[in-house]
Amino acid sequence: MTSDMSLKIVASPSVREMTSARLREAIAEGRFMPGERVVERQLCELMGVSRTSVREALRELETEGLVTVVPNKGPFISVISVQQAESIYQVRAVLEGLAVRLFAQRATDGQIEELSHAVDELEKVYAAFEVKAFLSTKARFYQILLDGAGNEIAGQMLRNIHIRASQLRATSLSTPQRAQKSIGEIRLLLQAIKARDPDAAWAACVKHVEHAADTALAMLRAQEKQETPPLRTMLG
Amino acid sequence: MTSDMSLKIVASPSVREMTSARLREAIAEGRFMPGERVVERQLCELMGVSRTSVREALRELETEGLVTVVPNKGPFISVISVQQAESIYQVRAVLEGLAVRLFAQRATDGQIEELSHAVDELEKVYAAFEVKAFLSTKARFYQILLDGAGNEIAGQMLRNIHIRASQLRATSLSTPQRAQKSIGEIRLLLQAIKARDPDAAWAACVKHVEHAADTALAMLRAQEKQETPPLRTMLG
DNA sequence: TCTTGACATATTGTCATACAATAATTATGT
DNA sequence: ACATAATTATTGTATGACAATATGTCAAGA
Repeated sequence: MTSDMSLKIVASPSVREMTSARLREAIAEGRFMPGERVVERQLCELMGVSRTSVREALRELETEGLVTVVPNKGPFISVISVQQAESIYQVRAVLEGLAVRLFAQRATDGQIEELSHAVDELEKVYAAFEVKAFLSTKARFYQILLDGAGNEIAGQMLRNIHIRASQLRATSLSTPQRAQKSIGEIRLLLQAIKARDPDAAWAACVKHVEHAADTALAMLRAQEKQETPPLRTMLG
Repeated sequence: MTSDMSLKIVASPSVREMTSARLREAIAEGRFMPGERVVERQLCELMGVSRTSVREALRELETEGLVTVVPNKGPFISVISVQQAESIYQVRAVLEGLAVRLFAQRATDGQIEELSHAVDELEKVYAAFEVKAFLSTKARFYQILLDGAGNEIAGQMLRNIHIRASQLRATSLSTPQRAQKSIGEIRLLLQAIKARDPDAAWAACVKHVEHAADTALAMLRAQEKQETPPLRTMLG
């Protein structure tokens, strides 16, 4: 059981928080296409909030890099170039490596147990292709990992990185055979953590991310070749 | 010379951009104390802009972690706990390590030359204690480094990390004897870069950050001991 | 047919204003 | 001195306005 017996009163989320949260979700799930234009008024009607709130929410997403605002043209869903995708995976490797290393050192036995369960669940949803269930389970896995790592800053940055990676996966659909290997790698990582071996955990994590990067980048590159017809052909 | 012969028209920065930029500066320079309350209307008058713009700027800073917004109370300058400071330096180590590794691999000879000059200048301003000059020179150094590394995502995150570290240094003033060692370590790093040795550069960088962390954290801990009188004494 | 310019429309960026909800402060009664 | 009520300050959100900029249309001219 996750301990949930705190008495803390949680303030109901503000309109703006809900707005930015839902937009974030929508982008992660690929419900907006990269490069798609976003018109403020339309979002207002769509979500039933004022332009004030929408704009503030968009500012958050802009800072997070999920949205790109072109001066006097407004917000667009950020498109991730191959080079940026490479960068994202590089950053993810070092940050996630740090996180698992810390987790292996600091996490309580209970947290390790929780993580283990999360991996089991992850394996289940990995097979059944359902974007929403997949994302929420993965979020739970990382929640536990980042909590146990106890590095708030890295956690925040990783959450951002994961959303961007989700977006990538959502648009360039991921391959089922990759899923198999992926779970295997995660189990390896889990093993190192259970053995309280930070270095091994780190190595397993970095390898895992690198593999994920390889397949994702390969697909992206193949995709880009097709999608972007050489400029020359358009000029005559 | 930095090539500057592009014909690109740069749009003049918007009101909001200027607002957030100036606030960011002010926080980095320590002109707001951590924990200090920030009242929106006052900022409006202070900067001569509307509340709309101020709030959007504050949203950016909040997402960057420089400002913490308490529901229904409004924005405060974030206070950095010792634990958060540790986290910041851990993250800085891995991200900066990544950056210098990439720089050693990818940077052009010209960029290495530029970086070398930047280090020279850094040495000059290190001696003369002037917050503003120091920060701008350091910013230039990192600008070159991050440009040459060619990882946009890491660059963005590091810029954020550096601002927070600056804030730390600005409040808990840094020691002059540390400055000496610091420059030495940076020269070592530079040497490894010139030798195009990514691993050595990485090692030098990580060591440098760890040393900086050690002194900063030591001061922070000492400071915290004094500043926070045990709660017991206030209750009788 | 292609360019140019004029005009019409849509959208953004910014401001001003309003007001309920909440928090902080002060005054008041016991 | 302490609890309670009244007052004030500030936030969170919505609305309306409008100049500046970008986009789209269309007719005139080369």
